[in-house]
Amino acid sequence: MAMDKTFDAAEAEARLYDAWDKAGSFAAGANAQPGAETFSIMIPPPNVTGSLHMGHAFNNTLQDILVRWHRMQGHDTLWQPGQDHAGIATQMVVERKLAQEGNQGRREMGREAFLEKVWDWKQESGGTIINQLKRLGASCDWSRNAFTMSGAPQAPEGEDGNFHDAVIRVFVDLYDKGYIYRGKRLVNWDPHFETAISDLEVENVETPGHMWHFKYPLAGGATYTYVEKDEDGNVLFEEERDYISIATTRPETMLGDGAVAVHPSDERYAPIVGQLCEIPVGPKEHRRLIPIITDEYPDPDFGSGAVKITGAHDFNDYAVAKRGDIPCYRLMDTAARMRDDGASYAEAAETAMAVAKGERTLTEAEADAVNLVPDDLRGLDRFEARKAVVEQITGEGLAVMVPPTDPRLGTKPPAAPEEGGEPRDEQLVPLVETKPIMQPFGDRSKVVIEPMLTDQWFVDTTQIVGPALDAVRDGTVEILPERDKKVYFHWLENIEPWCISRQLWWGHQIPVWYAPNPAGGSEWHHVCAASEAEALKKLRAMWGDDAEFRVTADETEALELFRAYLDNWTDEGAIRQAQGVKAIPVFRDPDVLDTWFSSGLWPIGTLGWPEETDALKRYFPTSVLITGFDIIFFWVARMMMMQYAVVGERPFDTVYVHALVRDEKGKKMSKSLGNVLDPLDLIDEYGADAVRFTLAAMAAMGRDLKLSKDRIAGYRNFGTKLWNACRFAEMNGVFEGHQGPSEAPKATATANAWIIGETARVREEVDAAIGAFRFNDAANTLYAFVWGIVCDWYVEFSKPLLAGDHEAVVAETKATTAWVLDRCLLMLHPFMPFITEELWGTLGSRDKMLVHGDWPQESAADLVDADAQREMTWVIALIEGVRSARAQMRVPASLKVKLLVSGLDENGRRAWQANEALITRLARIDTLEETDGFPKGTVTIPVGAATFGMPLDGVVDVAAEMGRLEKQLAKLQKEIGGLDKRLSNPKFVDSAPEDVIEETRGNLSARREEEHTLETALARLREIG
RNA sequence: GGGUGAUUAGCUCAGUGGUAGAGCGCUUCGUUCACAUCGAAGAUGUCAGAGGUUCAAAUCCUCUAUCACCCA
Repeated sequence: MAMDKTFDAAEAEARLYDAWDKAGSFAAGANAQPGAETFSIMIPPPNVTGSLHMGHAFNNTLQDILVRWHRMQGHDTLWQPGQDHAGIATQMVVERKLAQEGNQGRREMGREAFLEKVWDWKQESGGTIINQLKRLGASCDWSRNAFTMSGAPQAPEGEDGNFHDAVIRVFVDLYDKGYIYRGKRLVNWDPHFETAISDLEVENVETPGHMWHFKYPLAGGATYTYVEKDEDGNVLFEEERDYISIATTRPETMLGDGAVAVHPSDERYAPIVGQLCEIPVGPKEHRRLIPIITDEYPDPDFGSGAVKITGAHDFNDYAVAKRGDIPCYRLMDTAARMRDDGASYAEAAETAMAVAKGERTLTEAEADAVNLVPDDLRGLDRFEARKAVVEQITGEGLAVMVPPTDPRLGTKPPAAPEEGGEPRDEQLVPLVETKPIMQPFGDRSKVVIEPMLTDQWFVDTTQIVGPALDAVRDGTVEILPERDKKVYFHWLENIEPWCISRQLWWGHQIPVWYAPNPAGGSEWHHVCAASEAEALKKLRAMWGDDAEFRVTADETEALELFRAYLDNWTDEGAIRQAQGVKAIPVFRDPDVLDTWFSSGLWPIGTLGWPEETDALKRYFPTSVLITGFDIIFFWVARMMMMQYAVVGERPFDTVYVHALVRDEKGKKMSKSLGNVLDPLDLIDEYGADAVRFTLAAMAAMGRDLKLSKDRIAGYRNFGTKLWNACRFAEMNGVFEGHQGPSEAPKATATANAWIIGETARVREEVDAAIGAFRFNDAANTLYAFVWGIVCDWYVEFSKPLLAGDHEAVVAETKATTAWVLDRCLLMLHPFMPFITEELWGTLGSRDKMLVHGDWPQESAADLVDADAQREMTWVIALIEGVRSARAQMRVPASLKVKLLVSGLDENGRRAWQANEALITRLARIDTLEETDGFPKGTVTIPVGAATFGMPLDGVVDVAAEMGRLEKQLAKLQKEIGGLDKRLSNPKFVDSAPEDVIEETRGNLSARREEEHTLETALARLREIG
């Protein structure tokens, strides 16, 4: 049956994928030769609720190329797929869905019911991304599909697995080793989701904002002389002040100020350092005083040079507060509303005053209990509170005032009276600068992140970062491209503690239980254990064997229980077991772990750790990790730290970091810009092979790729080209009885010998390129070979050979064509799996599918025939020369011309004789005749030593021909000039390597020969002209 | 402010010291039986600018300009 003219991707892709899948072609170790080396890749787990975007398509195409390449080489190959549970994103999706469906909210339905809903959603939507990856052709071992929440306590049937156990075990292990601790620290707080998030989940965006300037009056009406000097010490400005001027973008946080800081070198404020000043907001009668301190942090050249220190709501201030032992007063609740809890403002302010005066100190917990929000602002949203604070301060006259013409106001000053404007009102206005400020936004919630002092769990990364750094430094782990090493080092060398607790429900609940401390104290005592039973065992060890515990749902319930029994307790400096049998309240930490904590265990967790599985032994450490640059910190660095901390081994040998897929204008694809190209739409339109090939061809290391549909269409056409070359072969019976793969045929025809050598050379290039992760080089080499060499030349050469009467030549040409096309299919398969598999199955009868085809091994050294190569180069030059001359002289394409030649040397003569049929066919030549001199009106074509001529019997336009030749000559002479200059430079001859000099000499003499031919031809034309 | 990178044909980009390249687009011609998702031929460059190193620089170094990204 005749083949169609094009490949029907829409019809074939699902069918082919299904065939691979059914045959178990992607299973770990499929097609492995006995004793083969292993090759393993862990997929960067996509979010379970996610769908395939262009970045995934790119990332997974590259992985699939490597995996298919290794599998075809007979290596023991594993591509491990899976998804992560994406705590915050998934919880967000499910909450939104519940709201849309008019269900109860998360809090109303409670934790357990909510988690059930999340699992429902996971089971409903979790397969989406898998099916999308399959459409891309990803050859993952789906039977091993992993999930970072598998085996969790609430997991429904079919979601069993080791991951939960692994995560919990690692937490306990790291805790026991002292790498995990609980602490009250300033963290990024997302007020929408009401959880801590990582600094990596914060996007800093420049946003229009304001900078307010306020006066903090000195305590007790003190004054000082404020002096400003220029660089040379000349006094510019001097006045008596009873305040210090502070600039802030966040006036609402003034309520929690613990100090005002100036740089130690700042002479302007030296007289008042150590004094107290007043926060200019809050009820007058309880206005708080705070000290003026020195710290390196304030920049004397920025603003007034004085900075207010609000340790509980700013990261820089927090550092200053820690250094200067300044109390941190939290002002907001978990939704970033101004606090409405605790004692009255009057009481709180009094406490704070005592601290400022050094009369008392506060523990962290005590400081946290102090609510310094004035009663009238309590419960307000932080942005409303800001407005109110500004109004109050300005109303009281404590804003810094400037004339309305002050350029810092950013408004166009009104025209001066002398310029015809209204008479100037001399009234001053508050100094409020309008300027862009960097604001942190949650990357999921898109709300402004609030730095917040809260109790969280941290990994003490400084303790585990060492091996992760060493491994890359000493080359144990390779990161490509090179410069991403710098990014990696920079981040790890300045590593911050990793906040791993999240105030979410969807995730691995932290395996820590709290109970009263038998030794007394106001804080809960905690134990870390892999299970509740073990936790209770540990508690029992402290409380005694007869202790009875009651596990409560949460801290509130535990407190109630505790209080109810307090009366029965005796406190003799320590809390003691109550008289009679009373249960001791125990509750589990409600928080869950950062998703990246579990993703950090991906390499070992997916292989069954903590079990010593066969897969773990075979495939760990993994071979390659392919990932985007945007998660070097999130994931790569953490996997490195965690694998070393947990199993003391590198997670992978090589990390290949790829760049971003952008739209064709170079813009980052984003939903809000509407420039997103959906890979599935593209696959529908052009086929998966075209999309994959495009991505591979554009994957120059470390460069962003700008994707345009034209490019994809181009590679779709490439597939069609390949298809039709095969169709041609099929029509000519090339594949009749063909079984391939086979040894390279023994070729007698030069064209056959030549293409066999070219194929071997390309195979080496492709292998070298893929081996070095130069996917674009591999793709482009194949493109140029298949289209530019096989289709453009070899297929054309083969036509006269196949049509000839010489049976042996016909048979040899068929065998060669089949062999070459087989190799095209084999080498293209990792890039274009579908069309190549379809062709493979259509042509010849095969004993196995192409997915398990034997990757070619031929070497150029064995198969390149230098004589054949030289001869075919000569033939191609002749054909191109004739075609070019014909086109420029406007010889009709259909006209067969007579060709003359002079100066044909032995090689040329042999080349002509051996290839006459194909030359005359491709150049449309009637006959060749040797001659000593060309007649008038002959167009000249130099090829090697020979000069060919096309007699056009006077039709030739002498001027046009002269123009054509002169242009060629000019180009040639430019080259000759350059070569000659180099060779006549004695320094070049002395210092350049021998082979370079040889090559240059060879080039020069060849050019000179050609120059001579052209000059002769021109001279002849001049005679006519 | 700190860091990283980019600047090569109309567009998108390869090109790690030795004759400047590809794809797309453009121009002209062509439906001869693999392919019009095609074929043939052609035009197009101060390799951002200025210095330097070298026999030799798009390539290495320095500075400048512009742009992008990451981190504050």
